[in-house]
Amino acid sequence: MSSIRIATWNVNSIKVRLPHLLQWLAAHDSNKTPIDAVCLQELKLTEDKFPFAELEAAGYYALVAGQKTYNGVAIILRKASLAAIAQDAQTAFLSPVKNNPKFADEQQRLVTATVAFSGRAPIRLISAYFPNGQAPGTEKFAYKLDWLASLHDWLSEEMEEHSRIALLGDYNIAPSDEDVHDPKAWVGQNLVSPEERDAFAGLIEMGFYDSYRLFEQQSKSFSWWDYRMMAFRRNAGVRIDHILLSEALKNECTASVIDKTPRGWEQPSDHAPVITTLG
DNA sequence: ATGGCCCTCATCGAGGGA
Repeated sequence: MSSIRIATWNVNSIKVRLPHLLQWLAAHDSNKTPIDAVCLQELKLTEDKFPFAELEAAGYYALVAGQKTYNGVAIILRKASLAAIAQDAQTAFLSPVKNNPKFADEQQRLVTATVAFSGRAPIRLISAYFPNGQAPGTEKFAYKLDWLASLHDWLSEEMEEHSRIALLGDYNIAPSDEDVHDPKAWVGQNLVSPEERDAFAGLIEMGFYDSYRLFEQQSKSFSWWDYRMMAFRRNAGVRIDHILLSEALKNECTASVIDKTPRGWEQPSDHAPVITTLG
């Protein structure tokens, strides 16, 4: 059984970043480290404007929950990695779900499907764009906490149905101080507040594992850097993009890395992709 | 130094991001 790589990347506009996505996928392909699935966030367009044709031509299927201007998420699958039963864009994405059925929401922040990769038991993949929250005490922060609580409820049902489940996305939560470049300056702020970290801990308590922390990692490892203040050059970032795995998938996990390469390209997303390997 | 940058739009200033 060959290994597979599942990834998450907040592209900050798929329209602007499609060339980077294609370049990144092609680079991993030619490096013999193909990306078998990548969950995207912040598409910033409706489904009818999504570049399905360009991705299909490059060898990938897409499942999209789109929205104008804001949010929008997708799951991208490498056709060559799929089992024989997954012959087309329909059968590639089994039991698809858009958004959280338990949370009425205009904002498109979740898309889910079960995927049959070649020679491997099916995997339930969730692409998630957690609310930013703006700042503790604001209405948007209250929405974030409500959204998180409902996600927890829905996920506990999903976990009862699916033992092989992965939650990939931009969580907008830095789970601990080692995920923040300057923890003292960030105390109590958005992304690191106790309420947000409690919600993240709630996901861990329900049986998810932070795949990145299953392995020895360099200190000061981040996935987002502000466009301003030369933050990337100074490595003044935070780790807010995560791939959480259920126990069954954790037991297959052999690596997890943050790929900083595309963050250094011309006109980059402010997020770097995270890649987790299942052996 | 509480700003800076980037993306979007019944755009050219404002909201949102984190």
